[in-house]
Amino acid sequence: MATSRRRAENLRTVLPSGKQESDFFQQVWALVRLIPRGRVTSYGAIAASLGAKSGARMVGWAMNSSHGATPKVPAHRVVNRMGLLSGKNHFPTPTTMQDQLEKEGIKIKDDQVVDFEKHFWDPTKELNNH
DNA sequence: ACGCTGACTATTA
DNA sequence: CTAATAGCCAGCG
Repeated sequence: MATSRRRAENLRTVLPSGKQESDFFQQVWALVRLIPRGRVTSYGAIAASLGAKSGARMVGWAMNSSHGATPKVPAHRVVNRMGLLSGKNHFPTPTTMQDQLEKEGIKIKDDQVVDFEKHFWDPTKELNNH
């Protein structure tokens, strides 16, 4: 399809050389799965780690596609840059995301991650210096 | 084929 | 300080 090919072309451009995986989503999923339990990250951080500094929105779209992905993607550990559970509305129930995070030891206050910076997991940093 | 929307972020007023 | 706007890419009507 033209749309699929177009997507692949664009993604190939933003992706680092050597790895022209057209599956931007798959990369996002892989990174999200690397998020340790009790940690959270932001869309921008993931996008930046993949080389797409402006692909924050695409990361969100990837999460949308992560539904049914194998293995399961802990999308509940992905929040916006302010630690706000912007994607809670897209879960089976608006409380699923919060419940999952609280279950991992993360406190949620007013749909916001308490001590977000403290629980923040930087993919680039972890993957670059781990 | 064109335009709008969206799980974002950064900048400017 | 807070509020609004622009930039970004892909999916859908």
